[in-house]
Amino acid sequence: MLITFPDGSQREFQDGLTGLDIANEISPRLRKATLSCDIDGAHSDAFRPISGDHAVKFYTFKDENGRWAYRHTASHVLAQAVKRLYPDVKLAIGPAIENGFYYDFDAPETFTPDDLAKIEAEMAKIEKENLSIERFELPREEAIAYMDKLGEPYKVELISDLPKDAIISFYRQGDFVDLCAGPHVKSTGVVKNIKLLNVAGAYWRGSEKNKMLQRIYGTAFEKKADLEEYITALEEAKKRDHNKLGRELELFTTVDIIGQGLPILLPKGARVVQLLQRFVEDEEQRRGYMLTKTPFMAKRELYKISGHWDHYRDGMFIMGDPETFEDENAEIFALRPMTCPFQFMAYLNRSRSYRDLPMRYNETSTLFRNESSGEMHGLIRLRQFTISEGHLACRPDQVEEEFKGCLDLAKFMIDTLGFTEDVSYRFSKWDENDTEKYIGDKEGWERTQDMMRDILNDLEVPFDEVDGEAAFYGPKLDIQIRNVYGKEDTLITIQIDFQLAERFGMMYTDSDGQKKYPVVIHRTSIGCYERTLALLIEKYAGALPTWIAPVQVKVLPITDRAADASVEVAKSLEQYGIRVETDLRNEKIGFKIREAQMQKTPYMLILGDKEVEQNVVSVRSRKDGDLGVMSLDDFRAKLLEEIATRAKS
RNA sequence: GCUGAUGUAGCUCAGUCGGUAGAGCACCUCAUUGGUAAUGAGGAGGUAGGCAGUUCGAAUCUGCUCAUCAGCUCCA
Repeated sequence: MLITFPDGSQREFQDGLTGLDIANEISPRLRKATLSCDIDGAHSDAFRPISGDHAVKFYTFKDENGRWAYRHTASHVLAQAVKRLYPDVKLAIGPAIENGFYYDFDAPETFTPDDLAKIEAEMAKIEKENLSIERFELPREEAIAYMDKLGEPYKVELISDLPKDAIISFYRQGDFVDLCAGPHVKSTGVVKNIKLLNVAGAYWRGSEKNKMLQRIYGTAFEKKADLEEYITALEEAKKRDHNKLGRELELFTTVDIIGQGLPILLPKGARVVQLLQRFVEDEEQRRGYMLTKTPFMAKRELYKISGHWDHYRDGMFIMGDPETFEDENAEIFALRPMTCPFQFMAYLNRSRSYRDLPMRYNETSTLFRNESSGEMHGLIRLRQFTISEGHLACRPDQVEEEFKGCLDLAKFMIDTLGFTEDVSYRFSKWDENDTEKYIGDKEGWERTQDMMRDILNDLEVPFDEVDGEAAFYGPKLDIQIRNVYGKEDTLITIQIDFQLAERFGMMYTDSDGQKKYPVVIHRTSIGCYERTLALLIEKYAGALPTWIAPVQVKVLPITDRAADASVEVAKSLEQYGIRVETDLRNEKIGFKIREAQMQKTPYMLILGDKEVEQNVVSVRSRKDGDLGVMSLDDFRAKLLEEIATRAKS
């Protein structure tokens, strides 16, 4: 058979050799490293015989596919160990995921950390047994009967739901067989350095209507050092966790009696948010936005027009007696979950001409959303939060240009905050199989989604398309950001809305004298301030860039003799808008430096007799330590330069 | 909302078998006026998240509830 390799080279091999055999003929080292392979572009087992001419590509642990096969096999080893120790447990699914794998089990008892240790020990045994992994296929009916005999109802359900012509494959390793599409590595001995991490609940097939199963998460690496490095990195991430650091640095706190998802921004945290808001509002003003201040609540009737009453009611805080919510005559108020309908009222203030468009409204807008109790998290998911909201009304011919402007603003913010490396773009579409969740018809949705896709392609945005993530009124471009744990959240969103203008009767008179509905773009520029603060804390491990640091300079006199001079230095810097604190306490200089350092204060000015006499300041940076003495003017110039350029460290 | 874990001083955490609460840091007082990450001594501080229950007796056992964390579901 003729095998073609990725570099285009071709070589003749004896028919029936496995991928591993071929790798071996190239080099024994390649065979050793090979975990799986591609055959004509399909990810496959490297241990299966090949016949006929094919294009083959080998995957090692360096490749995503190789890691996937390795960790997927680890998940089978996990399932095998669990079945050996707890035969009554039913198996659900167990894929590889980014950085690891999991397996879902329906177990009568909950797994404890002790159980995890036992399971890990059993997995180590299975690894030592080095069981060969074999693949086999069964026709549908036999496959169902087989899994039924093994007492695996979840597997039976999975097979039953497969398309009629699907190939139903199984993988066997010793006494264990699992329904699985593969691919896997050749034997259980290949998979080393496995660590089980935690156990959590997960719904069968991801639906809250189904039974909750127990999911065991784990990870596995080819090299022990890499596993250790990964675990160390997890521990390091914990130290940067905004929920811990943000509290330690007194940026925010929470109080039981106020409630979930309602943090207190302490003076330092509030200062950072204030700085961000000023920065955003100024930048938006520069870009032609008009600031509004609209109410935090409105009558039910407003939300009926917008569709929130019908499509978002569970997410709203509605005031008064729920018994009266359907009473037409009752006056019902609800806190706003979004700003759109309020800013639309600004547009409706008078009649608009095509010459007025585009109109760009922005607002630093506090929103209220009644999130389910289990959703709240630190500063990331809240019940009350403030976003850099904005709505643009534009003519159809302006949509692309305005969308581009929104994206440019978003990118400017991301770059300025230093998040450029951490973002990805998600084109969030509706779910055409679940139209109940949305307003509007299929034709309108597809037209708008096509428009948005064209714009994204035009702007060369590298996006992923995802179904079912749209807003109820239109598709979105979500700018996703990864936190220290690699978890993604939406930071910024830009949405094209082809429906709400019509619902609210927003019009403009076009050049031909016709009344027309503008296209509305909903967008944020840095999204939610609380969330942004959280991400900043994690990104910079609490050492916020000087331009947004709550305290930029701490003046530290060595003795009381330098106290007056220190106060003078602080006053002088304050006159330039620099945020300064003075530490006049009767403490040793080492102690004051330690505290300022732990507070991540960018600069410390140390004043003793020497400095006072020579009229200089001794500068210490949190990053580089002692910078020596300089004149106050020189220090100030250097600092102001750093602030003006919004330097990222 | 669901599954699981956790909740002891402002913070980080001890606390045996159910027998009546402890340390370090922080805070306050006094002494010390010092040179780039912790000066020393003393003092004060707790209705054990909250509410019930079991018990002669509950931080410890049980139930409910509130909050926090991990994950699921949902979302900015």
